[in-house]
Amino acid sequence: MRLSQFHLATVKEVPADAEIASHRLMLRAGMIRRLASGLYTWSPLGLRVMRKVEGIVREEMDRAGAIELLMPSIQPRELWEETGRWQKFGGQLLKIKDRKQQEFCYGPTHEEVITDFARNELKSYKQLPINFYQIQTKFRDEIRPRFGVMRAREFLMKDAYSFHLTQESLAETYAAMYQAYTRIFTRLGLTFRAVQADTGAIGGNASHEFQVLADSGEDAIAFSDGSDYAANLEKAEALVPVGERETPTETLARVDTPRVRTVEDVTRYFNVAAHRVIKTLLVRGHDGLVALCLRGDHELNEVKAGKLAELSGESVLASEEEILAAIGARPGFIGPVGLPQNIPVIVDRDAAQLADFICGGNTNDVHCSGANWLRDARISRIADLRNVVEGDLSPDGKGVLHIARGIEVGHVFQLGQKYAEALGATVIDDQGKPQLMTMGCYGIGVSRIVAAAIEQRHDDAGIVWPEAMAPWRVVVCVINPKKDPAVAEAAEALYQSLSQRGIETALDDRGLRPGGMFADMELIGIPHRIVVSERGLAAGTLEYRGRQDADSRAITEQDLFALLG
RNA sequence: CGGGGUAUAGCUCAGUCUGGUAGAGCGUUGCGUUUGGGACGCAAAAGUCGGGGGUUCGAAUCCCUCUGCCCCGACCA
Repeated sequence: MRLSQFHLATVKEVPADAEIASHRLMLRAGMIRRLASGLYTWSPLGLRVMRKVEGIVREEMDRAGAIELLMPSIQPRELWEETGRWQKFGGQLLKIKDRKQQEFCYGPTHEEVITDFARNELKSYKQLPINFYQIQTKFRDEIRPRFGVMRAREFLMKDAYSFHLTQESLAETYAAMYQAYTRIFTRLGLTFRAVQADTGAIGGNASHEFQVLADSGEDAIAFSDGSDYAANLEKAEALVPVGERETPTETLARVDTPRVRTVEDVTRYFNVAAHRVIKTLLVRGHDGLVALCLRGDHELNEVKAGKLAELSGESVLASEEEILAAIGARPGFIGPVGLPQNIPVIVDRDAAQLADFICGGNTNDVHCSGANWLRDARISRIADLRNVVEGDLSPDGKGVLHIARGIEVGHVFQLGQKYAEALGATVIDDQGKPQLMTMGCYGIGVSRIVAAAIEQRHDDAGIVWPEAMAPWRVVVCVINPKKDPAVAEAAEALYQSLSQRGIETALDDRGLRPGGMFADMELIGIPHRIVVSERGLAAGTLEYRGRQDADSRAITEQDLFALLG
């Protein structure tokens, strides 16, 4: 590509509210332009990169036996009514009407459409298993779009849906998709981890997220240093602590603690560590309030809490009014000692080990010290309620957990029969009987990968693309071609011979001064740079510099071809 | 949904408190000089100051209202 014939649109300034590196760099490099909140135009440069990602995804999906199709982005309400998700999906579902007032939504995902397709197309078990995929624009009306295309409302996604007669068949395709994803992210040159994920309300047997590791990631993941265990923080189990509960040595006392509300306040007031404090959260259960007790230095894991039998699927904190009405004290002064009998007290595994702890006194401005389980406070049940922390033992018994941040770029999921059941998707089995199909679904955030890669790979000068994602692998920069026609000719000849070898090459023939040209090429992250100048021509060599090299070096044309393979 | 901020030239922003003919940098256009790390000079084009209403002799500036956008929060007591 001759850059004089392309549309490169780098800019020096970027809005103050572009917070993370990938967002800033994508704007500066001119890869994207914002149209409205969460909506972006992909410029020719940005699109080249996204197409690279798409290409690798497509190749690996095809290799893994999936078949590409394309479904509409707009979907009819009736189909979503069949699965109950027209209501359940919530505010993320963008609903629209046509001129006849018929209702539609812009597809945030395609389970309904593909299952409808499958129930019409698939009649016999002999057609199974089958795995359909598409690369399609989706729209989710995010509460708060941010970080550019990282969390945009409209985004490009590869989604695949597999259909099976048996769970075993599903497990096979699931494993194949897991392998395909591993190949995809490896080929893309990203540092990633496949982590166990919570299967959520849908149930199902297995789910893994593929997380690109980056400090700016919105997800927390836990991984072991002694095995390949890795899980989303929501999912990672906090093991039962070793050893017995300590023996009480103190007597229970009520202490006046005016305005001491938070755990931090309590540690300061009593001069104790946070892990000697019990914090008590009141949540709404099936049947009135439920108390959840945790150590002061631990955080509630809402997914784990939501699964408690006493709760109805999700953990919703009681309001201050509810708490006042039930306990007679404000939040901040709630504790397990002397709670009304009708409130179940569910205690975290670690919290249950404590002795002589401090907790709220269930009276405003009062805390209890020297409190002990059983002697002073009921335990209805002990459960894993907390998020794991750095240094916890790995749930598989090997090694210690570390916490890292990640960007979710892929998700594989064994769906089961939920959608097949709702939409009546059956095939005739070898006994001639209709059987519900079992499904899997597998997503990859194509546009998000572009941002995630930049997040992981950039420096002060700009983007550092992995070779597989770069808009061009090499750029030929021409210095002062007008002064000496031989320079222009040499650059043109090199550009031609690189292109003929199938190496994607950009020729920077825009006529910029060297400084501006170099800065642009570094900003847009081209992995290899060749400078053709009067100087080099005289010496009979080319000047090569890799994107992350400190200096350039002389190289012959033959060595260059060898280097670029 | 709650709180806060913001809206001025193509872009990034000053100017608003204290009302008096609209500003800068970058970019763009023309001419000239330059040409190995974002050059310089001269000239030029470019803004219904987010929309509507009000106060005033006079509003980017004060008041009301609507809208867009951004940030924080939506439970960890």
